[in-house]
Amino acid sequence: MTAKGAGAVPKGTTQAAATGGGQPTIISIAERAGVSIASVSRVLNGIGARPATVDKVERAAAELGYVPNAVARSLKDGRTRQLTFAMPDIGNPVYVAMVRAIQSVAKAAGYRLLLHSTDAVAEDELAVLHSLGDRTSDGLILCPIRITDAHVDALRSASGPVVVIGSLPSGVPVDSVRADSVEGVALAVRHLYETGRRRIAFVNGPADTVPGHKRGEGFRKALADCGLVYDPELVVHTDFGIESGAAAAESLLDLKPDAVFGANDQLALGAARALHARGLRIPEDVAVAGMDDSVLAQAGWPPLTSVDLGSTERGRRAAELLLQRLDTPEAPGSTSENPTPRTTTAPPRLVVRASTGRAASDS
Amino acid sequence: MTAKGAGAVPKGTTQAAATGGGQPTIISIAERAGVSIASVSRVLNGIGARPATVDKVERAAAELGYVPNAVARSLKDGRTRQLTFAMPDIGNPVYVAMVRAIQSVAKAAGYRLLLHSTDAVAEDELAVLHSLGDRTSDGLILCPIRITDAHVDALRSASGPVVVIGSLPSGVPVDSVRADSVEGVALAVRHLYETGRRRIAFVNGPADTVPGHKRGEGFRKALADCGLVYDPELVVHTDFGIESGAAAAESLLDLKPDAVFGANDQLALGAARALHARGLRIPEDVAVAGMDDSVLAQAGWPPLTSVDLGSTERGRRAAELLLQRLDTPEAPGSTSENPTPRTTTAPPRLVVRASTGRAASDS
DNA sequence: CTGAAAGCGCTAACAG
DNA sequence: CTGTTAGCGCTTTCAG
Repeated sequence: MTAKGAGAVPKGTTQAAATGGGQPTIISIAERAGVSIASVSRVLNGIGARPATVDKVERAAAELGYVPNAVARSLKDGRTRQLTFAMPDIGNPVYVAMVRAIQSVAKAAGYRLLLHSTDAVAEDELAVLHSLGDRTSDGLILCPIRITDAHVDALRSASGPVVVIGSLPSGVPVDSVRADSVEGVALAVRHLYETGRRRIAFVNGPADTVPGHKRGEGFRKALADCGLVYDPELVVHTDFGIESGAAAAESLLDLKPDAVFGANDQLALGAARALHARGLRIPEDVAVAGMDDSVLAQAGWPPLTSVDLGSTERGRRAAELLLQRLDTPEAPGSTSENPTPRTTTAPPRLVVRASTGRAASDS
Repeated sequence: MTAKGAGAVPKGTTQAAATGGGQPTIISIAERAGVSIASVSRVLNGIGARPATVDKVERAAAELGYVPNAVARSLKDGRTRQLTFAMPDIGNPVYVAMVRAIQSVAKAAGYRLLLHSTDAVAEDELAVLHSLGDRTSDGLILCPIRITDAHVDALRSASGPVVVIGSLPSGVPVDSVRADSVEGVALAVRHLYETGRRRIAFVNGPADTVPGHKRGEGFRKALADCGLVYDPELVVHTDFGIESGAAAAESLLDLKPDAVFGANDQLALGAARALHARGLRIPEDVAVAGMDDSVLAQAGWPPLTSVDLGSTERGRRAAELLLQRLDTPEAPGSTSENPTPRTTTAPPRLVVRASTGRAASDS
């Protein structure tokens, strides 16, 4: 209220804006340096000015402890230099890996990272997508676990650049980075087969999620490739989580599998716990393998063989794709439509550890 | 460029701003609805208006798919509804727990969360502190692992509300939430003592970090309280991390401890690995306990006894403290100085699991 | 080289 | 109830 019309006050009073309660602005600096705000802006942005002016401005800015107001700048040039990453659960090491990778790329490019934990709630994901329109961030990396029609619609009409980590139905004009679950599963199954396992149980995640579905499909295929028969009894669907894995494995053990494969490390670890509890030895009696190769894989004993589906890599690529979109002003085509979507697939990698050594009967 | 002076154009052309390439604004809506931007603003903010007007505006807004520009709003009312959380390493489960808690509180209060991984680099922490001045977020939760004089200075002159998770030297006018490491360590040591352990080895983190120091101090004190002598040989400092823990424990095993206590779960897990590798049984031969009670504690075998230092609780409280500061316009005292800092301490909690069962010789 | 002035999108007086 | 207008802080023509 006091600082009214301060912009026009040429008196070097260092008072109005400087004391006006808030942060110093270019106005405070202009007053203090006795120049116009335009000059201040120029100096601060390294645009030509007379040495004397530069000096006065820089001195004033330093004395005042000036920090440019990012919000004002954003309003002016329409970009916030913020990226949003929305994933189901920050408690899952897989997403943590993505966050790390994304944060790292973003930081290097001068972007901040806004985090959203959606708890895999579709509504939340849609809300995030919708809120892209509020211009709070320049782009979004979305990692949905289920993809509904509503997602596709929202993706179609997104009001800003989006990159999806996950498998999108074809035809959706959005960049995406996917994992090769099928090949990943095959890697593990083949490895188990080659180390002498023939009765491989599979503890899978929820069947109605994209990853759950793909992994199940991959498992079937992989068994066939190895010439093993698919026994539905040896496959269980459950929630991701150690407890769930333990419970599920518990029920499978009566079927005397010689290997348990978990659709992620938590599940595998749960299975390992069930085995330990029954006094079964890993890997002598039963081999155990997981997926994701998260920190958890090395936490247990024996260390867990696991398939790295490239979370870090996917995060990195997603961030890079997004940044590319941001740097490319606009497709020459229609109004921000027709982005000619790009898709990459991160290759899986098998990390063999002690949990899948040879079977006792095999040695 | 085309949309120049659009604000003054009263013609209901629905053209200028609506087609101007970008997102719809209140101007587009005003044009389409044939009312003034002020009316649009009022309707959109639920302030009184004639039903007919309300209707026209809402219809126009819906048709245009209008989403308010958060940046513009921020510039206007000086708040972004964003919070920043800066911690050393998002890869550490402890910080993940904090992120979760903070995100949850923030979300409930309508705030977004901005994440910064500082890699425990002091410069980065200071930069974050300094960047508070750019008004990108309304407040900061900082979790430094070391606290230098520079930190204290920066904290003193912070240009916005800050809450520190960690132990601050007294006299720094900043809210903080701390863990009670000393009592936490005591909980574990006492438990080990009570279950028959007498030669307790301690794998600690870096001595020059606040947590490392406090835990070391706590360990000494706890031993004394149990009437055990402090044997410097049984204490090792190393980096946090499973590998480090394994290596460190390795070197301690020759000293025949009957328990190994890790300053965090990773360290304890590393120790467990070393024990397994030597064929020692947990807990029959050697008990193992860790700290933080992270997800890792339940990942291994046997499940790890661990002291929960309340990461989640600390995150929650920090967020709440920060939000309180934000809701409280200003201390009646001087210009945002003298915030009469508040400090809370989260109580530690011992979680007993199988890794610290009774010793074989004791049964 | 420098100053005046026009906005970026929105809210909040202040007049009608 | 509604329209006009003045900014929030900054960048950027456009004239000097």
